[in-house]
Amino acid sequence: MNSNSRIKETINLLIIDDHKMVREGLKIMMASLKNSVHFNVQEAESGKEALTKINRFNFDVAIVDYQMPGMSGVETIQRILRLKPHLKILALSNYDELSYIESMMDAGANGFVLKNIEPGEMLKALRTILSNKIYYCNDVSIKIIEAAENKNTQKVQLEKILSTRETEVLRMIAMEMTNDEIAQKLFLSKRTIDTHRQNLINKLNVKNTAGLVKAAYKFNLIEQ
Amino acid sequence: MNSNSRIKETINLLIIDDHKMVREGLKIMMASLKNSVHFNVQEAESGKEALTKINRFNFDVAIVDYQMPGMSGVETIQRILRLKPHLKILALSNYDELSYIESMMDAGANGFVLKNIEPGEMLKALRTILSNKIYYCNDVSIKIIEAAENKNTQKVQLEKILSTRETEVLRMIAMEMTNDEIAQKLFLSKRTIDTHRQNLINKLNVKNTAGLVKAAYKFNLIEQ
DNA sequence: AAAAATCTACGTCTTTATACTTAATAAATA
DNA sequence: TATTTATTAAGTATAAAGACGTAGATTTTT
Repeated sequence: MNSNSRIKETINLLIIDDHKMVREGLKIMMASLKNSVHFNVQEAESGKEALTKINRFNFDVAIVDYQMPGMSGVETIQRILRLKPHLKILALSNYDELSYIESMMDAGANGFVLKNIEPGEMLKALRTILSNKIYYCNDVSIKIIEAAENKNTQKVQLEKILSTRETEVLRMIAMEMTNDEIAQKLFLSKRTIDTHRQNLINKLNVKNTAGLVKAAYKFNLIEQ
Repeated sequence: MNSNSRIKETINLLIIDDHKMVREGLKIMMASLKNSVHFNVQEAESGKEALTKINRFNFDVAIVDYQMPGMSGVETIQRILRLKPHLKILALSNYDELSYIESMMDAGANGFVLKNIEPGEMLKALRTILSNKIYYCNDVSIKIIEAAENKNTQKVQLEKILSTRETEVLRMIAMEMTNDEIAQKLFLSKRTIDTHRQNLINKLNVKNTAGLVKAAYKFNLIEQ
């Protein structure tokens, strides 16, 4: 049914947004694409109404707004997917807030676009998620990449916590070296490395080697 | 000088591409944006010519093609930045190959766009990188996100290597627990955990606890 | 110049981890 | 059914790590 409708380029779509203006805008957008695809559009102004319609009709995609009174976008997605696990979901939002993106995608959305989206991109987004891929509009994907990169930029703080030598020793511990091996490599006494290791455990507030290695990851002393 | 020209919305641009057609296309694109920005455009058909022009004139941005005979796009970027470390660089390519993206960005590019870019997005890209941010066109950023997600999908292999119990113990080791603590939590003998730990070291081909924790990361048993 | 931090190192003791072997029982697989 | 794998457990050692404290020499900061 789903695949048939896609071959005929018919998309059964449910728009879920509490603002009538947004729903109307989206319907006009879909109508403007009628040369490429035929849309069967229905709308719901709340998560509750959406669930009723989803029980009654067969949709290919649901466009779900993030901000809704009552049942939130996140909860709406979760409950939709409990009813129809294979229904594709495109999250819609005014803002490219990372927390919005993460919560909607974690809830099970297949894509996330902003409301300033153009018709051509909307079509691309819908086709992408219908072919089992993820779609983000550009501002959103740049936000995600930035966030991923920032995660790896907290190593600056490392230098405030650990001394150069301690950092060096920590890196070698994470390379599976024993204190003896580290001492030999650095031409130092094994007891010196003992001390460094102890200080590392205290400074980083961990319990043992496992904690040290996790800290080494956090501070990006280990690649990958 | 750079900032002045930006306030006046004048962008001094160098286009580096071996194909005359591409250079002409870009110049037409810049001309079409003359209502928004005034461009001073120069062009170079090789990395060598680019370096000469960069030595002679002051540019704000260089658009650098990936595929060029002789000096490659990557090498061109590296040598440009050795001369002018603060010059912004927009990488240009026909394909959104991850290896292309990575090599150009590693070389020092501030953004990466495909040749099918529209004038409006080109302006956005240039303004973004001129304000010290990174810009990727959408296909490119989706590629990057996909690659990052695939990195975290190799955990399937874990189940082929380790048993359920071993996986459980490994996770607890990575949580900084000792064998004694693990044993108590699982209502098992400490000697059983000793054995599991030894088997983990052998199966995962690591040397000690540090290696086990790294393996736990590789298999995504640890969040972050 | 004085104070603080870093790097070095040792003593002593306890706890944990690592190495290698054996082995019973249950469960899964061939 | 026979064989392999998983899970459990112990014996016996040695190696390594972890927890205290102390302390001189050097470097950095105030």
